[in-house]
Amino acid sequence: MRTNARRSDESRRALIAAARDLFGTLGYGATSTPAIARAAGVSRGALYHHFADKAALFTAVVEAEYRRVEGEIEQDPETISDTLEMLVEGGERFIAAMNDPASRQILLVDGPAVLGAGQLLAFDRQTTSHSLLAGIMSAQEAGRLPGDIPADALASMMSGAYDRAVLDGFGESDEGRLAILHAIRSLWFGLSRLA
Amino acid sequence: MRTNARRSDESRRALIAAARDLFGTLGYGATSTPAIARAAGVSRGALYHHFADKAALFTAVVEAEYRRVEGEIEQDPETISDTLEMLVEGGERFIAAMNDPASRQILLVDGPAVLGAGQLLAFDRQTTSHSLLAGIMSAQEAGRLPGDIPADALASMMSGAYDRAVLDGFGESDEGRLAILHAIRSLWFGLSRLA
DNA sequence: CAAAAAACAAACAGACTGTATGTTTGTTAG
DNA sequence: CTAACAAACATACAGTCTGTTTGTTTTTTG
Repeated sequence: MRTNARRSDESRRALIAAARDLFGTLGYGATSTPAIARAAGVSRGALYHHFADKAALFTAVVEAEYRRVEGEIEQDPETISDTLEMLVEGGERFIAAMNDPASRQILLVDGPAVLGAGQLLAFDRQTTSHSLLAGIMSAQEAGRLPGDIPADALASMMSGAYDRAVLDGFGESDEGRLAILHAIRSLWFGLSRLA
Repeated sequence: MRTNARRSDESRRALIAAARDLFGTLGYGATSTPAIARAAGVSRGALYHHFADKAALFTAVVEAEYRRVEGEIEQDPETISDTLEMLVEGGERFIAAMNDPASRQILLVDGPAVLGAGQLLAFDRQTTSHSLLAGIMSAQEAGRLPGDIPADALASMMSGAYDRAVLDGFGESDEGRLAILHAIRSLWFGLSRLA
């Protein structure tokens, strides 16, 4: 017995999974909707029944990927009390969560190009960037970061810094991760010296 | 009398100029080669005579744009002696040079997606990122930045931070620029406190 | 169980990319 | 100066892709 809702859900999942795989390895431009439908085991008609266009399917993939990264970062709630250490820890976890070429391709490379900066920013504000901004404001309240630095500007810059670090491949090797962690600690603790 | 070299050069320039305009406003994906050829006043045959494919033309545009930005940053050689102030000044100039939607679209949005991260990194290493890395190493030599921070990792992160700042629109308004400048100064001077 | 709706499949139209072929314009060797 | 050549361009074409339209099957509902 195949209920309609179930049938629909299965197709959507199969499409998103297949699309994530292809988008992640080939990139958005080099991935065709026939290839996605084939990989998902459905027809192109089904794809366009569930998603308005190729970009809408990509948006769904990005959304799922954002949730995955967020979940991986917020695993087993940290017991750290120091707001500054929480920022460092958050950065470290972000680097770890992005240790996947497909993730990087989808969220950091094609994401900004396919969705506008605005669209992507909306997701970002709900997930990773939101945590970062909240963390900065907490640290400012606690007097661990200078209160006169505009929190949104700092959050934007640090988020971009993390993105570039993983894009440049520093998250792939042990020494790379060590280097990045060192830089992250230095940036946050340096700022705290100005508080 | 139209020499061959001149004819060729004119067509290339017209194509690159038209492409820069269209790529910058519509984005890479939404810009077609017929539209570029039309805007340049040549045929599509000429386009494919001068460039291997659409991506190659885009590469030429990126290259020219990188040179433009670099030139704007390195205008009237600064007379600053302090290595740390030079880093701050460099960041400020980068933000100013990127105050152009077309530049942002080409270099920061479509660039990474169309050219691989590797290809774009090559240009970057020759221009903006190179200055940044050199500046960091100079500051480390002068004892103004902690010598134990991996310079390449820090350069990567700060470059990404600048990119994100302009992408998030902080360079467009006066208050935004002020916020970014404040954050830039804080980051660099914070680091210097650890030296 | 019949009618309606949802989920899907197939066929189609328009557009784009890259290539192959043809033509014009400039260059060079004799 | 001109015949042979090469470079620069223009046109025509083949294949593919995207999004839409039309048709079919499966589920739901009155």
